[in-house]
Amino acid sequence: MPKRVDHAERRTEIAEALVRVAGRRGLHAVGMRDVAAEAGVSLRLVQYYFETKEKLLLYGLEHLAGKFGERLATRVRAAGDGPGPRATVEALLMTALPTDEESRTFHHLYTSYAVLAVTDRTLAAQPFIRNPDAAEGVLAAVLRQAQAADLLRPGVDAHLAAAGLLAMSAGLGTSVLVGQRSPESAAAVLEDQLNRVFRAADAGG
Amino acid sequence: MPKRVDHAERRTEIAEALVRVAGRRGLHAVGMRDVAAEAGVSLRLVQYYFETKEKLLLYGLEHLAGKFGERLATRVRAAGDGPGPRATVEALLMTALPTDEESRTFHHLYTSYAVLAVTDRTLAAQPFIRNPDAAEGVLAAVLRQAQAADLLRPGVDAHLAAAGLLAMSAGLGTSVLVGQRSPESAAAVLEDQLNRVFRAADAGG
DNA sequence: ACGGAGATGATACGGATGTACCATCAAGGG
DNA sequence: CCCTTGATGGTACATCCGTATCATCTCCGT
Repeated sequence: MPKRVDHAERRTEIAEALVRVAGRRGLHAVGMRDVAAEAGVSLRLVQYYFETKEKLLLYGLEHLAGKFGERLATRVRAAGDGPGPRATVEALLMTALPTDEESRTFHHLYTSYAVLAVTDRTLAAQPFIRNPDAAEGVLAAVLRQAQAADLLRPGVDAHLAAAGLLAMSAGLGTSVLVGQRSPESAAAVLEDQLNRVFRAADAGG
Repeated sequence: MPKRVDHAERRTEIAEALVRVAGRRGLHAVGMRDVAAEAGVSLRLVQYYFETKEKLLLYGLEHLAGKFGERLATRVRAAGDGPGPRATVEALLMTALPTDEESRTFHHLYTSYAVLAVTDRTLAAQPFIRNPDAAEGVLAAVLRQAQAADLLRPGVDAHLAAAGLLAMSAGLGTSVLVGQRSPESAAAVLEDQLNRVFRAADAGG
């Protein structure tokens, strides 16, 4: 047998090249040749590891979602050791905002994929349903927990509030992405919303 | 002179053809030939009235935003004659949800344009900034008015609340668009949020 | 009525794109 | 040792897209 190569690793490298170049020039403008150049391999190689462009895009989306999920989980875990549920929720929502370049790219590409998914049923079957639903479940659980600790304002429905927060965060993210709103302003809107869901702080640091 | 044609009208027809076909197959998949076929004219004609594709897209965006603005204004005006500020706000936000085919198309294409605007500065200079800011202003004004009439919960910042509502509505719209959430569920989330902003109803019908 | 300008049609062109095909290289097992 | 098989490279091919070019038709002013 010849030189043995770790396919999974190679696919990851290429997928990350896709993400980089798509983040720079837009997903609509990226071709296999661009991905190959960005990854420093030949066009043939991209074909070799992903037979078709559709499969490349699919894998790229998966990879992107995975990376972001990790990032989010890390931040939430870090905040989880902290003051309380509100901090956790804040960490979750603020991380979802496109502040640095990495999260900007995520928002940009995720929105691009979402737009494609509207007309492409192969893409529509992908994690657009699963991931945000999972996030909503997690957030709702945290809110219910906070509710049990009497940290929420009366009459709050955890599930509805969670959905609302996530939707607001996503909407704000888009605004920030297109330059319509500053990250700080978006954070302020989110903060204001959290004040509508959580009781007024008393023992907070 | 030969047959004189109303250029503005013709441009509108072609722009609407663009919107239709892009709504069906996605903006990324639409070419000048598709627009021409949809409008029932020759490719040359599309070139004649819009010299370049970029100009066609620009005009299409303008037209789309204009149409939707009208639709929104109509619904809001209709609600304005009704019970009160909350009904107005509800009309505004519910209209922004992609319920029927027209608003679905609007959301789909507007998001597509937004994605393009991230990397295309010519597109970014377009009404992405102006329109939503205007909507935010209008909504904030209505909320301030409601606040003056003591219809809001205490401590509500009209401007922040307006921004939040709009962002939430946009986020929910995207969810509905990609099939992640039903229009009814989105409406419920919005309703819940309005209950957090407005006082509990008392004199409502 | 006729000339000219505006409106429209047909089609060519250069470039880019996704994919397919053919060749080559490298390593490990018989 | 060499032959198989996986990993590459190079490149051709068909297609599509936006744009440009050339030609034609139509109708109004004079």
